[in-house]
Amino acid sequence: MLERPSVEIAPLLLGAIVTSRGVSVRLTEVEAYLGEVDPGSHAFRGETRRNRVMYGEPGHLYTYFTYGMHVCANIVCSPAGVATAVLLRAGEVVDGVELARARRTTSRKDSDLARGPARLVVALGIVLGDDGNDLEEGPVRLELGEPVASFAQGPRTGVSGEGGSNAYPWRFWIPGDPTVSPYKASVPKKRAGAPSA
DNA sequence: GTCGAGATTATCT
DNA sequence: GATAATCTCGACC
Repeated sequence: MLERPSVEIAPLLLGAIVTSRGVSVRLTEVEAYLGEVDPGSHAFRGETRRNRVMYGEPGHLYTYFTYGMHVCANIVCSPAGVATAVLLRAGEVVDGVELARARRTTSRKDSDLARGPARLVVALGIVLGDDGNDLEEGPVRLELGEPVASFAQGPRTGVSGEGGSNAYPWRFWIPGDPTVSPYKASVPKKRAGAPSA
């Protein structure tokens, strides 16, 4: 099922249900990463300790720590040995809303509970230790529902390598859904100097 | 609503 | 030592 490139899997994950530790989320926004040929992917520069899971079997969870304070979750695609994955960017909490709300004290609206990769992870109670878990047996489970009628597609956001890595329109979302990240597409200057001029 | 800047630490070179 | 697939807070419209 998931043994295909993430660009093909990504739109199929829209509308799927992810359940973890008492909270269920319906995915509304995802992003595809094609390890080897994708400069924006962690796997672009080869296999490392962090992206090791991406090279493993599909249907597993790939979590990573980023920006020193946030955790993001991916679903590993493609057969073992091929490092592609789908980043879970946003979703709608369909079950365990109160629990999710308790975890996300900074959000005061339901639609913000899982809007954003790190937020989604927090709402679901996913931790770094869930890295590599089987999505059929582990604490985090994926349930593919009926495919969405339609989806939108566009450039990714927040990916490093402004010049080329965000040129790939591998971001998918459900049009009109309030839980889709409204984040600015413009890349900030960052504090760790990356002057292109 | 949009725009701008800071925070904070595992991982990588 | 530098980087990073982000979030939150503040200011402005």
